[in-house]
Amino acid sequence: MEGRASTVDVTVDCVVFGIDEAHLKVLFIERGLEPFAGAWALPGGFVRPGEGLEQAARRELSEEAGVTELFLEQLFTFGDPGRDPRGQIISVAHYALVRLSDHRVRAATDARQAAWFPVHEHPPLAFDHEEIVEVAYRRLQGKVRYQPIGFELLPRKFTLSQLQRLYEIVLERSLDKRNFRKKILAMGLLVELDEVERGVAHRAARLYRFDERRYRRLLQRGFNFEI
Amino acid sequence: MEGRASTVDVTVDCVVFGIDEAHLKVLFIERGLEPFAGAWALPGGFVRPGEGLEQAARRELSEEAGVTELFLEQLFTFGDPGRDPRGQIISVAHYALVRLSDHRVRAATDARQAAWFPVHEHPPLAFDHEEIVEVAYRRLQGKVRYQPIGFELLPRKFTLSQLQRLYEIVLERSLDKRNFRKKILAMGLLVELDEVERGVAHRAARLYRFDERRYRRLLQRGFNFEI
DNA sequence: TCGAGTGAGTGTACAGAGTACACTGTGCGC
DNA sequence: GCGCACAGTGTACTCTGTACACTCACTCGA
Repeated sequence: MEGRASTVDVTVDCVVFGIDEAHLKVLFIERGLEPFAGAWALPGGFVRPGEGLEQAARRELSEEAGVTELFLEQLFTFGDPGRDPRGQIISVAHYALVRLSDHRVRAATDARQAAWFPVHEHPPLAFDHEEIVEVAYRRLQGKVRYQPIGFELLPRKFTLSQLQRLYEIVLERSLDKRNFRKKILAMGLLVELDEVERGVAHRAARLYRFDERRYRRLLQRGFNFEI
Repeated sequence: MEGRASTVDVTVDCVVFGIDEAHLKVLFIERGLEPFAGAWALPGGFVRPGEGLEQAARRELSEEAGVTELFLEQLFTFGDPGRDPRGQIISVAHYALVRLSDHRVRAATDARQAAWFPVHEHPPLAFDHEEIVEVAYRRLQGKVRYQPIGFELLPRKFTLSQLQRLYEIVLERSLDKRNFRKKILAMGLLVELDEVERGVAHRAARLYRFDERRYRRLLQRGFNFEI
């Protein structure tokens, strides 16, 4: 009937997304230990006693890649028997979004390397991490369209072109410039700043920031974000 | 660094939804054992050695409530420390949809009672199951609008009014009859049967069934279901 | 300083989808 | 045969999505 079954262990793994001018990238760690020593894998590790799942994910990210204070959400729990050669180990996978510009990823303290790879061009991965990345990417593509999480990937001040490029890269299709601007500005969630971008070899574009406060107020009145 | 931490146990819990003429209902089990003996709780239990998560969820549903062959999907994993007085136990929650008409829920073999309660009027629940039901209900409300999962709650042959009532109950708002029919029929996913409902004291309504095959074909061509 | 290059910024016309709305028809039961 | 209850049906308007091209501002190099 109902007995304790302590043969299952619990890990968290994180799919951390970042974006540069041309690519959506994911953060991987080179494993130092068996199994899969030397292979690339998602940052993650075992949940510790007394620790919550999100807490464990944030700790692992901080320890292994030096990234803190980022958008992070639970993704899915992978528990197929056989997914880990060490035994029955389930992974509560999370996905996270960081501003590549802010977060210089440092090498992990224990000399394991951390590196960014384009989501479609990464080395073979340990465990079922390939599948986890797939699921995370589909979730991101779905969620970015009806929740304003894309801003988590951009610098706090950004141009409309950067924002458009973000959506084009994540959704993998091109968008019409005028329609995109019309729609995003009509939502009233962007604040036009008294500042323009710098260091570009052409007319400098206006900078904007996302109005978080306003978004939360609109949410309560039943507002629906949608790109 | 990376050591085994076998202090965490893993359970699965299921939020099973069913619908009758007027209410969306959830299936609960009266607990026979401590903790929370005598309280109502979601059907669920510990994952067994060698068992996958969905597999464990289906087994528990079959054992505790006699329901089999139903729509079932992973929902979220709850792992706050302290959510279970027995120690660190995470719950991989699932949600499921059944046709109340088909599934007579039998009492569980071990004499614990199983019963349906309206989603908004159930007794106090054990553990954090209140929160799990909340999350499941929000997921259902979101998902029912852009995936044809509502049909899992209806008999295989149904009238358009039944279908409309389903959406009205789940979404908690009324829909316009003509617009609803126009939209749902325009999708071309319903097959009109040569049959009408029986035993009603008024003109009998036409019966339809959902065309699963057709839906899958349309999906591949980029079709988007939406109510 | 002037010309070339690069991306910023802007409006309109059309098509399609969503929405609001009310009456007649049919079958049953009394 | 009459009343009740729900089945079934179409149109007009509004709003949203989409397609589409040129001028302007700024920098850099010759």
